[in-house]
Amino acid sequence: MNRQEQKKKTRRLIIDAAFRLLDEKHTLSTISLREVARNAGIAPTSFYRHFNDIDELGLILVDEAGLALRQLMRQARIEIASGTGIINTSVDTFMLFTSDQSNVFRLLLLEHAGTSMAFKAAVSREIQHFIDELSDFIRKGSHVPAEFAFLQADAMVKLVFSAGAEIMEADKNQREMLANKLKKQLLFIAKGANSLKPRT
Amino acid sequence: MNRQEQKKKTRRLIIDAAFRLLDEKHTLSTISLREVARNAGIAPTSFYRHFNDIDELGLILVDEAGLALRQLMRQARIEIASGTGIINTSVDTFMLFTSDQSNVFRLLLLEHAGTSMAFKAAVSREIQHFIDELSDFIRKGSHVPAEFAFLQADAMVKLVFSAGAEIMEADKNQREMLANKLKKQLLFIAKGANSLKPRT
DNA sequence: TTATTCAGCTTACATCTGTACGCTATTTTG
DNA sequence: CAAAATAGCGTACAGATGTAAGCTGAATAA
Repeated sequence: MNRQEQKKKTRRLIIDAAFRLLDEKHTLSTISLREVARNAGIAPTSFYRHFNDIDELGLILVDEAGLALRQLMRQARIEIASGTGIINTSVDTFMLFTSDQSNVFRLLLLEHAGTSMAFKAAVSREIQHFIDELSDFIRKGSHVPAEFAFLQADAMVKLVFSAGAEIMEADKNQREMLANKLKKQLLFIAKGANSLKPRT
Repeated sequence: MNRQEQKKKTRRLIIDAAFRLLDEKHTLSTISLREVARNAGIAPTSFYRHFNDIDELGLILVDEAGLALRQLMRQARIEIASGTGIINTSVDTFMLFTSDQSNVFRLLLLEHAGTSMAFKAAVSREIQHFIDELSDFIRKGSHVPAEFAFLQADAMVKLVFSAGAEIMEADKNQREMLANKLKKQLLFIAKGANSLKPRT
């Protein structure tokens, strides 16, 4: 095997090990270099052949998590185009993400509120992408001013993430209730924004 | 001085020291018993004369933080009664709390998303109190069904907390912009809820 | 082929953590 | 008053952490 290939492979091992460690009890800040190395099957000091810091690894994890979310929401937009309501489809897609990739979503939640400025900023960027894309979608669909669509999208995304946090520790029945609650609340925002929108 | 009095006093010293340690870089889970003891001016082992765990201290901090917030919101309700709009007053009051007692609010934010189930549950209880009280207020003001008022209050509180998180790391100008954004978004919800409310 | 690079290893060290153990001095109880 | 209780202290230990130093063996370059 190539030397470069081998290095890429080990790098993957480390990243995957880190994701594996991010369960209910561990944050990016609480997993240790040694723990990651142990889980990846390498010596602690070998870690430095791939990353300068453990923080460098953290930023990569945030990026990958955000990417996963954005890909799923693109998928949601396709389904929206095929006829289902924007709110129902978005919420259902999001629900899928939170249960299907709970460790990945938890990472975003944790670091968004966490103590590392760098991680917080990275997650905020990902959420901002999320808001921007929804904002675009709203503007194209209902021809409101950009700033107005943004207000609406921003509120909606904040609510969705807030619900996502609750969903993480709910059982299946509660999840359905939470999803329904969220859909109604998003409808409030859509209705309210519509009734307050400036004349075009 | 009494022995009981002395103990109460030292207990206060410990709690205050812990609050002092909860700055931008420290969580309930990352402050150590030794650190708290050092800051309170006692020996590490003396800590156990007052608390079994450091988690026991954590729960007390969450309680005190929630109490501070609830007291402030009661004050807000008084001002609302004196004529100002509910949204503006609530938001302004909340802004005051986030800047005036930023360490206390940060504690709520951090532990709400944190990794300790016990702390998360404690903060969720506090937020639920917050929602319940706002829900009551809405129901009394506009005579909508309880479940409907709850949906509205829940969405509003979630948005407020979400904005609170953003506010924590904004300068004064940005804070004003964030407050204005939040007020508009809350208006969306109020309007939307109103236009969707069941016939009475 | 020979020389160089470099991924990964082992060993080592200083630092921090929680907490067990036993002592002292003061308050409280009888 | 004497005896018991207890807040607080100092010492000590086992474990975990990040990371520095130097070695090995295989892949690459010459």
